Amino acid sequence: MSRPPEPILGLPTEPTQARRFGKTRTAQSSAIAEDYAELIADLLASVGEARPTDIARRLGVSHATAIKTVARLKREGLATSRPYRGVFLTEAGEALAARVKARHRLVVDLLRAVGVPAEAAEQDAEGIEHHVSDVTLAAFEAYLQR
Amino acid sequence: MSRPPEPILGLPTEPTQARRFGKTRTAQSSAIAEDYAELIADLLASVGEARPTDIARRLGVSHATAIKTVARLKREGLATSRPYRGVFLTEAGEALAARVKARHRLVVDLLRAVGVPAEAAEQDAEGIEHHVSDVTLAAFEAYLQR
DNA sequence: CCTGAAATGTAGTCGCAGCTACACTTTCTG
DNA sequence: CAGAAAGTGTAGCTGCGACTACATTTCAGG
Repeated sequence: MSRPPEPILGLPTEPTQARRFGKTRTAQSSAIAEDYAELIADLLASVGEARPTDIARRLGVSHATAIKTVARLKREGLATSRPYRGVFLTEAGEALAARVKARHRLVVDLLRAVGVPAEAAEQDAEGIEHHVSDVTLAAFEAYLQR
Repeated sequence: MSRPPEPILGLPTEPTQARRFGKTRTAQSSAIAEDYAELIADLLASVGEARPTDIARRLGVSHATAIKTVARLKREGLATSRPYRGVFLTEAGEALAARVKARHRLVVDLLRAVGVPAEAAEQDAEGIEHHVSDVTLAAFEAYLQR
């Protein structure tokens, strides 16, 4: 966000196969927000409420970490919660969760389609999904409907 | 690494479609190490030396950040460097770079094969590659040789 | 061979995701 | 309905990646 343009040019006269890294770094925090939104939506749908402890368990972190991250989501307008009552999603949060869920499915389906075992597909999709651009997502969709 | 087992069980009596997140989080730091190793190898191969400033430019970060991260790589036995001389890779570092490079190619090829435009494929692969397990990688390879 | 620009290194700050430890509600149960 | 167990929240610490600002070293031209 705060990192300005800075062309990122390759070495001047050298024919380096410049690959643009760049994003990836700041992407991490939004990846976590996505995971939380998705999980909270899941919990709300399946259990009717999303408690910090459940979130923590499912993500494999301490409950304190879960609570702090939920606080960040609240700050960012994605979630709401009141002390000792569960966590809920704002409209923005729900929208995010829906997008993430759809993307997740698509990524898993694509992986399966190219022969990745179910177990690995589910597992890897968790990490991969956060880095799939809209263009790539569209290509996945087209491929699956070939 | 320091996070112990902690079974990560789903809710006891609830039929939640438990998806294992878990790793992902600590994975981030090794993803960065991978990027650096790969880039340093690239620079060494194409320009003959890897200077902090070049690394920083290519990654889109400040030179201070690059230097600090290189320090971490040194701590982890992946790189070496002496003040004002460039950065080099240890054997472990080279091995890592080679693995990463190969994996990157495979991911890009797979993406292209399912119809992702070249530009997007290169770009997304950068983020995706760090989350592709060996099993998935093997599946990609098999698919490409269909 | 000397000097100034460019590169390199160092210090100190911030935000965030983790953790443990402790304090405080809620809720369950005897 | 009181006490214990479970859940929730707060405080304080760490590591890491990112930054800016400042200090130092190299090295190329004059």
